Amino acid sequence: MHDVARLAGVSIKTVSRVVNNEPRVDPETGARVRHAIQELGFRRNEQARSLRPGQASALLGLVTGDLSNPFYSAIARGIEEVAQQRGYFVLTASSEEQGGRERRLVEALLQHNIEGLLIVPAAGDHQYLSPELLLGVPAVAVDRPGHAQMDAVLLDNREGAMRAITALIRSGHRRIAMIDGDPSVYTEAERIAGYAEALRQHQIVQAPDMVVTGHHGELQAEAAMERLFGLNKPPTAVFTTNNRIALGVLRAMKRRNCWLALASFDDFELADMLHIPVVVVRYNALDMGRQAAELLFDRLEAPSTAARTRIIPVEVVLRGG
Amino acid sequence: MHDVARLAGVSIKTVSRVVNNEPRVDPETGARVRHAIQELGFRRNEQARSLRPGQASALLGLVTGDLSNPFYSAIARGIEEVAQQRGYFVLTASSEEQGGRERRLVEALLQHNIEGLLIVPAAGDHQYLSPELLLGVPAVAVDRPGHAQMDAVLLDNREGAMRAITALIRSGHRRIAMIDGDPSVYTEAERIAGYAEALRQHQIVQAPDMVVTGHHGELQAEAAMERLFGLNKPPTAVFTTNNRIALGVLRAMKRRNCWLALASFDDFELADMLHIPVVVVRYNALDMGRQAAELLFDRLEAPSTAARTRIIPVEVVLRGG
DNA sequence: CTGAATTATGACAACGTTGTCATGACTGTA
DNA sequence: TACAGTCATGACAACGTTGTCATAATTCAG
Repeated sequence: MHDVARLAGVSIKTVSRVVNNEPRVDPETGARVRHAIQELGFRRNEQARSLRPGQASALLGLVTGDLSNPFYSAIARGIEEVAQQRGYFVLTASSEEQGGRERRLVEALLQHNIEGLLIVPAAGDHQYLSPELLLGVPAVAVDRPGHAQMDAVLLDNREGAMRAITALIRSGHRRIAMIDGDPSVYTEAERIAGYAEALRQHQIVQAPDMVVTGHHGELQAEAAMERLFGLNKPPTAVFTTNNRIALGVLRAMKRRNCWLALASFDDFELADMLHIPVVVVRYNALDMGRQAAELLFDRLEAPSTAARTRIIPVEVVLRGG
Repeated sequence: MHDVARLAGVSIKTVSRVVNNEPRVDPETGARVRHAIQELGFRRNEQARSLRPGQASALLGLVTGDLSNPFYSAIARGIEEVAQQRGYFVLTASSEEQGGRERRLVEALLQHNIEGLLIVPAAGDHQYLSPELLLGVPAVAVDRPGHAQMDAVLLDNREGAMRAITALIRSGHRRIAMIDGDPSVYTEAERIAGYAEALRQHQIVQAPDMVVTGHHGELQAEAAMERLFGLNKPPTAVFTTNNRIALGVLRAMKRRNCWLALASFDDFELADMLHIPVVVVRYNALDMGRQAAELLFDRLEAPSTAARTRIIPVEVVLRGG
């Protein structure tokens, strides 16, 4: 800026005025300055700009579990889309679902002067996300609630699971097994509750061996399915609480060439290519990101309104068959 | 920092020394300062810090086509992983494959003082990525070459396509069709060339109607496959240049219940659940991101060495069947 | 005990911006 | 002609850091 000022023969303040399109600038001076800017390839330093008090940094922070997971990356994309529209950039970071790492990342993001934080909270305590500790930086929880005073965008997990199970029951299934992931994760717990609730509503007493819990990966899910096959009275249908588990289950079915009906939270590609009935709970993750970003921008404009929670609707669809 | 200094009864410079673990600080003073930092919840402002000359901003910029595409998000994750290890954050932005938008994003990223740029160049001219216009900010092209003096990380597209086609030929196929995407995209062009080269090497004269070109989405690919089915002498196998097209093709096969052998660049989930032979060209996109980030950090350390290109190997695997 | 080296600390400028205020040159009105 | 009002511009401080240099207190060698 200094160089531009010298080349145009004006003060840096005048250059600043031109850059910011402030009124009170002589057209001829303005042209001279713009020419100098072109000449030198000058670009305003946003970092220095946002150092001044009251100047926005135009940065948001995003912490997800793992950006390479398509669910998270869809959310990230939705957020980025809204942010970009408003001239904001997003600083992305992956917590790898570890509370400690998550917290360190949030700290570091705050040091970079982010105006707002979007976070998919890992399992664990999130009191540190209180307004005081965030130094007034507003935060929005995505997919899982953060803590009470925080805005949040959540899926209708329980309802989705209930509707999926109900669909299986309507097709005549009574022995419906469930293989779930880590029940300490909010979404898993909700989906598990939805499964139980649906059975209760239809007066189906679930045998305890129909539920295999705490299976994180695809391989573990495959093993769990094997166990179900080994039962005296195996199930006629399986509910999986997420698509990783569904894939493991499908693999087990393929190996035995023994196909049961499947219901799964999360859609997955090629589900419609299968020749068994596949009931799928699907939702718009991209939109989830968008809504989260919109909540955040709302809050930037009106910092002290009450915390809001938005529920993203889910849809139950029959694929395959 | 000012407040911390006052509370601890020292100058801001001493606080700065404590924060940066500089030697020359009395242990007792240090303790007092650290206590004050705790008390006030002080966090150093990275933005102000990197304003000083010679101080790194610890920011990288990343421009991809669309973060919600699993290929790009895997790359992003790989980059982020390496960046995080070194205490860097990544500013992510999606160009939506539009040259104009891409350029504006790069400009904006530069204004945010990024130390380095990673970019998946959209189709079009990339002379603007020259070192001069980037003001000395080093850049690495990922997946597609940027311009001559730029570091790049690329897939072995041609070789992968050739090996996939060769596998089909070895299983006895002679009438091998190809459905490709946008040939103006570097990767597509390379894969198309690989297809042609493999046929030539085996002295197979390709009938012109065996190639259907310029099909972007899944739906268009489905239509293209329909066309192939309608030929007098339809193919016995199909090569698709990316997995979106492969999905469209599978859908067309399912509709007609007429299954041909398939070879596809890009792996896809559930490929092994299909009952037809599926030859897949796969690679490690995560690692591609990692390598790109490593090239970038190398260059940050040694700015003026010659541009390097790394080729990520691909693997041809038989899935399904 | 003296002079030099070492140690702990602070004052100040600078990084690249922008807000505040001051200044001087015009313009318009009576 | 005089006076207020408008307009174009610049000087300067401040944002939160850190590098440079200065300074005073302490330690050490001879």
